[in-house]
Amino acid sequence: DDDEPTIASTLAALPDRNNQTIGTTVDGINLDEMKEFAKQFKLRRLALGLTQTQVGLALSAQRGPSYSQSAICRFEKLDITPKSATKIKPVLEQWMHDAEVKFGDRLKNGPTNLHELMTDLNAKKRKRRTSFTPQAIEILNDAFEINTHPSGVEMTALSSRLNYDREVIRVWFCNKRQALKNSIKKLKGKAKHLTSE
Amino acid sequence: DDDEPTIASTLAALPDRNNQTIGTTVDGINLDEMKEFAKQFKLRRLALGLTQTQVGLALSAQRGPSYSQSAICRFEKLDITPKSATKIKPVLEQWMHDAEVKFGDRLKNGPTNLHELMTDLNAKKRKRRTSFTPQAIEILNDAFEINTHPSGVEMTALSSRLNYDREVIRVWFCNKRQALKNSIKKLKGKAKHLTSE
DNA sequence: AGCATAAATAATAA
DNA sequence: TTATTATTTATGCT
Repeated sequence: DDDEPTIASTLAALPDRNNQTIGTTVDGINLDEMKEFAKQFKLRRLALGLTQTQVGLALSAQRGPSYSQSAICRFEKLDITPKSATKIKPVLEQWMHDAEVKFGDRLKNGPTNLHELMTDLNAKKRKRRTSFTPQAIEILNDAFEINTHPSGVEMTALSSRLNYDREVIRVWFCNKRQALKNSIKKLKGKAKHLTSE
Repeated sequence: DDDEPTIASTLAALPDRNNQTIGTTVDGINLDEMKEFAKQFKLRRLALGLTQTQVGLALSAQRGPSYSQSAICRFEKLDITPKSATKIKPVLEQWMHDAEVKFGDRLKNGPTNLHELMTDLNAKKRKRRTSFTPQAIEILNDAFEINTHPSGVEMTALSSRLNYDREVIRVWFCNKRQALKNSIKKLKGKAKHLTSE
């Protein structure tokens, strides 16, 4: 049954507990305790310098149950049922413990030892920021005006015409849609402001 | 000179130190210590659930030096010169301390206090009005008579000679020029008035 | 050192 | 789970 309420929603629906962390229990599961664990898990993950994606990959690389980036995300936000959380928690707890024992020195020493963690995980460096030529920008803008969601084929065509990586083109459209959305939001904000005066 | 190497690049160029955190020093600045601070700063920021953007906004809303999201980003990555880092560090340190004292309970209680944080940390306090000694006024007036637009170097010299903040000196000149302009305008107004009658 | 925005990460939809 | 959007971080410019 997936219509059960999530931990987050259950806790949110509670009357104001005046910032107390008390033992809210559902089906014998202590939600406040789970919340605290989720928070600490995230902090420990960040202290190790790991992303949700990396933890997900690491989990799926070992035997036993594995979870995706999205699953980690939902766990950290407690956007899951108490039952589900109870199943996931020990897996994460064990994995985090092992990771800290092995790579805890990274806290002090930077990414030196990371090599061992997952050979390829740490290897990837951030892609260099692309700078588009004005001509390319113009063509991209024209294409965007015609269609904000070009198909794969169209993007491939643009990619080869402009001689940029296809992925770079894809991201350009993502960011462009974002920018458009933001500017619309800003305009609406202004309009509202004006009419309300 | 902005071609000086950054802390990150300096540390990276070092021969493998076998995971030791030793005191690498440049210009009397301990780079390893700075690295540790930057790492802890990030962790503390995340523990408070704040983004770089939020810290940047909070900083720019209080008096004293302020830094943008980009600056915070570069500091955390140590993508800055040792000298620059030394200037920024105390500002971040003080701010983080204040933030933790005030909003540390957020660590336990979730984002309840976020609004308070922004409101409170954003409350920019007005700088206390400076009062100049008669001696200082005299020296400033003399300088103004020679040059109404002193260069940066000259203002710095005045600042250290008179022992006032450089910014205070800069503002004094701004205000003085304004006063001069006003008095000229007033004189002209009178003159016009007289001739037209 | 800050703006604009590309790229990476987290969150949500499908 | 995978695909996409939303948010945050990082970086090329000046």
